Amino acid sequence: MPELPEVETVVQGLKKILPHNKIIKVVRSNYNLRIPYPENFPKELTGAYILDVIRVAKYIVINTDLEKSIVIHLGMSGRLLSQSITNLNPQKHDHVIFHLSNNTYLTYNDPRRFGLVTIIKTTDINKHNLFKNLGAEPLSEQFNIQYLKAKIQNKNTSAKDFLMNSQNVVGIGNIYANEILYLAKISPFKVVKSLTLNEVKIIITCTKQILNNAINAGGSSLRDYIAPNGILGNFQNFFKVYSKENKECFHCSELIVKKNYHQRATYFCPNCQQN
DNA sequence: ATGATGTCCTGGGCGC
DNA sequence: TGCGCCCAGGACATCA
Repeated sequence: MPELPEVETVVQGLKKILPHNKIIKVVRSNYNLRIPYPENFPKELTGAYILDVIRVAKYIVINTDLEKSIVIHLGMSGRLLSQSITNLNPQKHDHVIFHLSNNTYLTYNDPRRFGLVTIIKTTDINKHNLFKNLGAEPLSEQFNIQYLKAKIQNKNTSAKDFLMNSQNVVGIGNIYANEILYLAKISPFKVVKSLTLNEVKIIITCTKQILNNAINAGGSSLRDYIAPNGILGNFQNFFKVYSKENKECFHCSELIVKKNYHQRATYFCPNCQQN
């Protein structure tokens, strides 16, 4: 369940190992991921020289000199693993294997196949269907009071659904939506059009704080996440509310409640987050 | 148009 | 020990 901090951690790892490599060969399995592979995939990547790796929302974007970008989304259970050729250890659910000029393989493995690997012309990325409706990057200057005030105007959606909708703000999934609203002491069910200006400010502050803390902890390694170097993040040790059903709230000692809300586990303190 | 619900998928954990 | 059930959730399709 990689969210922004996990994807950012993966990208930081990939930045150290991918640039300045040539793609020698790419092979893929016969299973489609969330979207079908492009027609000439993976052949059209052969010979491409990797320029850099960036994160856009929860997407990993690998830019090459062919003006084509490899776009990877980890979905729920996607992992990227870098291995030397001599230590190659094929696994079930390996779907795409990039053979690089420094004699390493980068393997995309994804048991649930909710992720995707595709190619988009670099200059067209922002126009592409996957990207064109994305909201603000939460750690950017764009994610500010004016932006949020405009977004929540007349919106009847709940605070939690709002944060998890990538058209409003990208990169936040179920875990961090729970954590952000707990830190903000705002009910996950509060209708966003009724948020006060002060609450909007608090949401911005708490969002940035939670995500930055998670990045600094190397991303959460809950279940499916693993960094390219195999080192696990440990942010899940710092969850204050997610998966803490019936544990005492850190602020007031009330017991944390778990509720299924829109088919997602929602954790909150009924005392601190009752507004 | 908006907001709610359904769908895809597999592995792990649990109860019996 | 093993079977079957259920849960996890990102993003899009589809429903009311």
